[in-house]
Amino acid sequence: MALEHAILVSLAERAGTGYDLARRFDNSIGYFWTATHQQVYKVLARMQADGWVSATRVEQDGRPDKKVYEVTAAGRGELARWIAAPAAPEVTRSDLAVKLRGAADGDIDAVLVEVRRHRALHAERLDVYLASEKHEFPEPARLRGRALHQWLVLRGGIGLEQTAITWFDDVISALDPKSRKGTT
Amino acid sequence: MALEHAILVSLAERAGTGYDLARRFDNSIGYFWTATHQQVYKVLARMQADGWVSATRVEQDGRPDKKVYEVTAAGRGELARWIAAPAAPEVTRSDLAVKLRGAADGDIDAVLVEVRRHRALHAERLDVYLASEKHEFPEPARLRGRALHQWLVLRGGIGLEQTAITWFDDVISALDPKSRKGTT
DNA sequence: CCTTGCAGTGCAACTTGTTGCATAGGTAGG
DNA sequence: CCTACCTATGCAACAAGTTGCACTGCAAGG
Repeated sequence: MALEHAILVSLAERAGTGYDLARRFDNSIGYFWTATHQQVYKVLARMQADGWVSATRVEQDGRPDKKVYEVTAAGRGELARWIAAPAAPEVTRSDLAVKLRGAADGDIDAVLVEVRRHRALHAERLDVYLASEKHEFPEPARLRGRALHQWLVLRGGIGLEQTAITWFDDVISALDPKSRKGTT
Repeated sequence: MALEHAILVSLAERAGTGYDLARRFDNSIGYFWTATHQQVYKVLARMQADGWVSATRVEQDGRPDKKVYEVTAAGRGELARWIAAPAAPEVTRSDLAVKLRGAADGDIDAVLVEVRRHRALHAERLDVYLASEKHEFPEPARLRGRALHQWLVLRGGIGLEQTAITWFDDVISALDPKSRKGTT
């Protein structure tokens, strides 16, 4: 499992509250790992019990109290252990692929609508990634350390989105009779 | 959820037992959806209760009895409904990306070992896909119907593996001092 | 003034998926 | 002969993730 470790990585980059973490899982680190706030709070409690993180209660005026978490020495040890431990490659689960294959003797138009919708969603996400790259890493050649690692991960996400979009376009031009007319 | 629907797709292509399905999830359909046999049996039981599939008990000599499942009309209806229903894009969860980002101020060599290992695994899988393409779809231009859909899905898998391998190589050449010497 | 949204933490119930175990006869190899 | 693997089905316990709900108080917009 890795939500624990994703949290360790995020907290190691910067200490924060459960709320902060939940928001980070909607952005940066959320590009390649997702979690809801409920999940984050649950896991944080377990991690604190295991001694991987420690919490400091901070009072605020006009806002509810918050608990700022930071990684302990034990947490850093666990993170290093986990990084070095061999992990099984992640399993691919694409419902769109299942749909595509299942539509072979069904409603092809319906599946094309879905494919187009996903194409748009992925194009949007690609734009976000590219904008983020331009903004945060304007000079990739000079990157070192943490920024280099973050940029490499972002590059991976960009590659994945581009591949997905290319595939969607292939599927559309192979299945849409309108597209086929042009090519045949 | 989609294991149910992946099973419907697989059974619609050909009727089979829980055991058969479990093996298919190690191959063909397993390239983009995975399931263990326990999971398959559990879900099949529920699907039968819901009337999506029907089972016929078949006695065999020298082998245990088996239950051959096939998709009912209700199952086909459900499949069509699900294919047309909009679904959220799948969430990307890459522990390797988490590890890479987490290794920024840790043991970079350890993470490189992991990256190389995954590169080898993905290269292996790509070979399997390419061999499967050569064997099952020697003339892609002529494909139609079910075979065309299967080929499109396989092309998607090939694209993903190639992208992954390219990314691994980028990461290695960015982080491995040996590779860097050559480029700098 | 009233509603909506943000900041902040959390519980409870449920669904999915994983891991380990059980059973049972046949077949192939050392 | 014994071990190991294949066919075939399934239960039980657990881990992980999702969905829905609850409570507080401030700020901003209509």
